[in-house]
Amino acid sequence: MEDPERATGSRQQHNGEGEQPVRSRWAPKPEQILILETIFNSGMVNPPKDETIRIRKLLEKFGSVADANVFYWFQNRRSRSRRRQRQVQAAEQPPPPPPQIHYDHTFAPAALTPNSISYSMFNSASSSSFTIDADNSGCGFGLSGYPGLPQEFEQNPIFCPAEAPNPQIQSQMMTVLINGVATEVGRGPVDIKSMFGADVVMFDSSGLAVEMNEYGYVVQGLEHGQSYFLVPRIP
Amino acid sequence: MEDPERATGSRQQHNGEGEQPVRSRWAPKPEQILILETIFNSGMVNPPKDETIRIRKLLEKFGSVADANVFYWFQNRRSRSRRRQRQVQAAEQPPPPPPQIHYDHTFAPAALTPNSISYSMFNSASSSSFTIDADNSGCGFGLSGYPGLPQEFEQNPIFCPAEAPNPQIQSQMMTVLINGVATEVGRGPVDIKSMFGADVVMFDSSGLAVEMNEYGYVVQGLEHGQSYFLVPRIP
DNA sequence: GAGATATGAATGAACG
DNA sequence: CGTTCATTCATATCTC
Repeated sequence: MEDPERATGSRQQHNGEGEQPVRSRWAPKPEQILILETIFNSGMVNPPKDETIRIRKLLEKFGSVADANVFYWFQNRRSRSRRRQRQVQAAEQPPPPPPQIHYDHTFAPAALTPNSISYSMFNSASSSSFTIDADNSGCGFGLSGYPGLPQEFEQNPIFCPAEAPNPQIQSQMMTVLINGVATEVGRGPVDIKSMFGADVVMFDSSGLAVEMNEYGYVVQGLEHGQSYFLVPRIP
Repeated sequence: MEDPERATGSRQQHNGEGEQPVRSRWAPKPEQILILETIFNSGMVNPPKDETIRIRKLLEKFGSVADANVFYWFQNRRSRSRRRQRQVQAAEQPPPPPPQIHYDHTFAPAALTPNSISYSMFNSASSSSFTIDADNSGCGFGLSGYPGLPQEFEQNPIFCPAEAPNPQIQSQMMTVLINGVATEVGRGPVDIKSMFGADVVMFDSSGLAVEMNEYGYVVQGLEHGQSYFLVPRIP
């Protein structure tokens, strides 16, 4: 239950008041790290922005992630890789140890080791793009793939999150955004009162108050996928 | 244009061995940040050189700082603010792609802290720069200083900007719906915190949290005629 | 549960 | 101005 859809992290908060905005930060899934490492090791250490977007879309198959997260990841990866290299380089002069491969702690699947990969096509904005409604078809990632990327990530249906994971629940429940938070509610009349108390008013995204009867039920039900807002009733 | 005369800090110093524990770069104090943010939010996003010097002198009351630091601060602030805006806009502009359901099961925006975010990416250019255009002299802000700046900072006539403020925040007003209530707000950065307190989160009608910086300013301003929703922050 | 570490996020200082 | 780098802050994870 964590997923900064906006890559927000707060640094210093010199808050005058006692507030604590602490927000969880993005925690990349193992599959996502695998993908990122693979791309990085394939030679694309500094993807241009259009490429960043594509990468983000790829990663999103495994959990939501923002462009900013991808950007930060590559920036940090580059920076720390450079730094480590510098440190290793400076820490020794006399003994030229064998060209250490320097596996990265996090992920070093043998299958990933980028040998004999001609990376060249990348830095040249090859994006044929995805503009049109990101991969409409079941699961084809809009992109042709990166060298070294396991085949599984390309099209294996396993990694294609089904749009309707639970058909059974599907028919009775729906998802709406309430104050920006995805919320499962049943179809039909919704008992706002018992969910949120009596002292709230609900608006739809147009700013119109949602009608409730005296029992706190939304009369006509809500609409799947829509945004609603609950605000305290002004007495 | 103006090149800072070397503040403290060098780009590339591979400190091989003898790490020097000296602080290499300027670390603005909270009070200094407050001043800078206030000036920036007041519309002076690109102070000319002489104004930069005055700002520096103001800041020096709270710690040593060079003109270059001020210059860099505004340059970065401007750059990142614009980039942020671009990013937000790009994410909201293509609104009507096919009614693809696309409900993210991993959805939990957590309308939490709207602290400032920023990252380098996405160019685009153009964007009418806030270039100076002298016109209203006498402190068009109505005060002898920048709006929102605490009294203690307002002792100099410094805060009589010699240049016109950001056209965006010109004394024009616009109307938005807040929780269904028509509300007049100024164009440009809106100080939500002082209007409604610090413990609220604002959403636009799409359910996205409106970004505010740590001072409670809506970064990119609101849009005339749109509906917004203020809800209590969930601690 | 205090230190050590890894790493996401932010930002000052440049570079091109 | 957009982009990049180096540094720093902040938090999650691990260890003893």
